[in-house]
Amino acid sequence: MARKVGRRGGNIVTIHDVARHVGVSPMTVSRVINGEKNVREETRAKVLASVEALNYSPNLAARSLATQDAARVGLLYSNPSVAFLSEFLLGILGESSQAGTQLLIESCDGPEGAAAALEKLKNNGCDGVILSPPLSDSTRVAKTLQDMNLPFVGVAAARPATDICAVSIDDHKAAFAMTRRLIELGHRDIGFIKGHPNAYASQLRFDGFLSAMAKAGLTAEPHLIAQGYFTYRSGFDAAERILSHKQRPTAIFASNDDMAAGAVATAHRMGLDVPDQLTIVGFDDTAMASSVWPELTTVRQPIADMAAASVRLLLEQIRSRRLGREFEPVREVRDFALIERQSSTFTSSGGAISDS
Amino acid sequence: MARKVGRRGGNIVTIHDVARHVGVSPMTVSRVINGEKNVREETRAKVLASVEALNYSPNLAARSLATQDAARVGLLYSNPSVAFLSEFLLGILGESSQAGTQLLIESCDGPEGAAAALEKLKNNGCDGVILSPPLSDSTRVAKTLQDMNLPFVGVAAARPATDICAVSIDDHKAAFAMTRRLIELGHRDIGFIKGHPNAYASQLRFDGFLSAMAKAGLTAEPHLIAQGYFTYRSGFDAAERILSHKQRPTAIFASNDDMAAGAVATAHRMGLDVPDQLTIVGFDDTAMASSVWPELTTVRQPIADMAAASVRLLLEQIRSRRLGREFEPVREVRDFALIERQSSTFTSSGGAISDS
DNA sequence: CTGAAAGCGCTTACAG
DNA sequence: CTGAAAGCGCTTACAG
Repeated sequence: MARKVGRRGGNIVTIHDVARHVGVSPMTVSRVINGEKNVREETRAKVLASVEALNYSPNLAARSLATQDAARVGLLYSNPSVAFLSEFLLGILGESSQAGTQLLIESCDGPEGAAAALEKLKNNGCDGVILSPPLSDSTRVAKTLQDMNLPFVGVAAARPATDICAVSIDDHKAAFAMTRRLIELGHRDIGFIKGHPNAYASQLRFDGFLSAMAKAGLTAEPHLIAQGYFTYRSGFDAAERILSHKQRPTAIFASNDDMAAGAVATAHRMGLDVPDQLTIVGFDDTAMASSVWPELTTVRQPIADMAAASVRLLLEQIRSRRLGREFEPVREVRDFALIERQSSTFTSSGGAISDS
Repeated sequence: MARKVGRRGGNIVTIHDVARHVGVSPMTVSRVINGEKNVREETRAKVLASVEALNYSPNLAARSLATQDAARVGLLYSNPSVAFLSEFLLGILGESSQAGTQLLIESCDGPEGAAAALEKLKNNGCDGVILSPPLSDSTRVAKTLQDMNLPFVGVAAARPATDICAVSIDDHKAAFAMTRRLIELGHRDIGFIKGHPNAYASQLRFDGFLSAMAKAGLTAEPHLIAQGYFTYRSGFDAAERILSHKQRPTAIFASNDDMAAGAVATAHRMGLDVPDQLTIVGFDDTAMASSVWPELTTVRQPIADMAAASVRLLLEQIRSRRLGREFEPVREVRDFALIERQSSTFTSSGGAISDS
């Protein structure tokens, strides 16, 4: 095998080794690797075969040094919801390691503390920033970044701002779909636990619920709707209020998994079986959803996917800027998924059983 | 400001800019940046001032290209316990972005599927691998890596293998400390929920519990000990068995947080208040511990810290190998912490109240 | 204590 | 369709 011993003694296959092996210039190998057109098909095949044979993989450091697009991407997160974070990081890592992008992470305490963290990222040479929720939804943070003249992309931003890049799901549509599913399962009296009022997604989810109910000709009873704050405890309390009324619902839709888990605890405490006597569903599909028993039926956001997309978007944005081009803000909307687990079932209670 | 416009039009401050600004050679700047000795104190100060003034930060791509130690580090994980994973990734990222290390991630289904994933990592040019649990505890995976001649470091490996690098806490000592704390709180009848039998940590935690009980002159009653499998449900069931006996314990120590949360659910279902009538503590301090209500008293592993340490260890190992040097396997043991939250309190039940 | 030269592995820009 | 030259920003190895 054509191998070279680096100054320090490591063994690395370089583009020159491949070139020599095939009998072409390094330039041609480079072209093949980067999928450029102007290469004869035959040559391309030979190069590809050599790459395979020598187990060559390009040195990303050298490439980014040469292309000058060694983008440094900053990640800013706050309220480390670990469940979200790990998927988020996985997505970011997968994409950026492939692109040879350097990553810098910073955390802050909500939108208020963001400015200092962003300053730090910029001083460390970041070319752009990726924002996790709830930062991605903050107009204040967006403003700060615009003032700093730093490109950025928000992940899972619920609030639709037209002038910034974001990757999200349609929270309204997702809540609508989950509610419709409950109705399909025969539920008519459905309780709802709202999310924290300061999150825009809370509103969208509630609206989605309301729309689906209305569309099915059902009324969302005020006493079956309770305010929550995205915490387990708030779900626990909210469920207690909802279930304390004489006319109990057959299902409760909580705006996130932690609250749904809290609601399950309340049900158990009241001696209600989930899902036989009460269906409970959540939103987000965090670790909580599948650690609790029964496991939660919920809505899943493809977070890793969204995070990966955000890296691509940001990189494009940085590249455009370097080339002095305009960059049109893009808003990508990804598909959510309904995950049916053990906390939901057909209603078996009296009253109107579904036949729709 | 001395700025240079790259071929592509980006603005970057280089080592040459700093050199020119100070009036020395780039070489001297390089020396200062890398903290080398042979630089006059005065020169050093001037360079540092310039670095600050020009907001210079070295181009990691160029550096790793020049030093030839552009290590590619592979991360292998399985059973994505998201709670663990996010902290783990955060630690890895923080350390490796600072070192300019390239990261590749791969996942697999337990030790059985590891070989294929490792092969893939190696083919992608990884110089070494970091293993998350339970992979870090698998002799099989260790064997595979040794056969592949790839350096690696295991994170949170419970099994003490002398010939491999690992960063862990002392599970035995941690369980001992938690048990002692319960005894300090006046508990005498303490139940224990064991972890999955196939995890070595389960055994260490149980042993730690037993040691502490014995040392305090207390007996670990067989009917107060139940087998669990690290799942919420298994904790739920185990607690039910433990609490079904006439002589109830005043505290239950579960070998992880998910099981502790399950035990809390059982207690609630049986109408027992936590912690007033029953103290329940966990282990790991995952997201579950602080999402559940009451929040769980538990043992915390400094996972991000351990992960960062594993990157450093691996990098050292890779470097030694490149220099043709021997590398002594290192086993780092980090400190755990007892996190006291709302699920534990002094015992108020009859019987022996502590005065120790 | 400091510097001039060469090289890391790749790509851009220019020729042919 | 292919290649020779120069350069990306930094460091190593050698001189002084």
